Amino acid sequence: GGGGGGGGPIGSNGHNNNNQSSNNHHVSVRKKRKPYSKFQTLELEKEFLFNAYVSKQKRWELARNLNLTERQVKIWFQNRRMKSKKTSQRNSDRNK
Amino acid sequence: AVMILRSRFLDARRKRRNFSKQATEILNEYFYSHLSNPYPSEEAKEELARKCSITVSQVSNWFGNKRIRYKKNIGKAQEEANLYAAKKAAAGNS
DNA sequence: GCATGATAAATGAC
DNA sequence: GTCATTTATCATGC
Repeated sequence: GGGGGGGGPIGSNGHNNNNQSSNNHHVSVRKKRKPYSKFQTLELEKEFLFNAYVSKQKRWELARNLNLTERQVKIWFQNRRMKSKKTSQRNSDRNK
Repeated sequence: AVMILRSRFLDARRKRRNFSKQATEILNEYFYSHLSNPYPSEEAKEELARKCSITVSQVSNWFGNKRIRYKKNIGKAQEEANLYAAKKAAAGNS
């Protein structure tokens, strides 16, 4: 089962009472997604061919060699598995 | 070998085609009718997909794009698109 | 030239 | 771990 969203869900018509501007504790310094380079993506794809699931050791090596954090590598494999599943479902639906 | 080449070209399934005007109308009606909670359930998505002759994933994509792009336009012409709400009100009245 | 649908990073619920 | 999602970016349509 899946869960909710990541940032600010749309609740009642665009009125968000965030204490964000007046509260400087540790407001979510969320993201700014940046696309990975061709080299990074290619190396990750190469590893995904061997294993859809990467060990901690491998994850550390990839992170180091590709200048990514271990968290980024972990997330990449998660997203990649979801993509793989979606693709296989498409091929499955293609028989009519 | 062929599969690899094909998969790279099939990744250009970003070749999108606009939805029919009728489909967009149905999606917009649902969206503006549920502005307080524009998150259709899996069941609702399947029904919308069936009515619009698109896939469930396409419905999810549409709502994802719609939500964030609506949020970015609050105060602009997006308010004008609330004519869907007025349209609905007019439909339930006579 | 933006509008729009699909995808790629990143988060959070469970 | 999965998975719906947010957000930025991509690629196309017109």
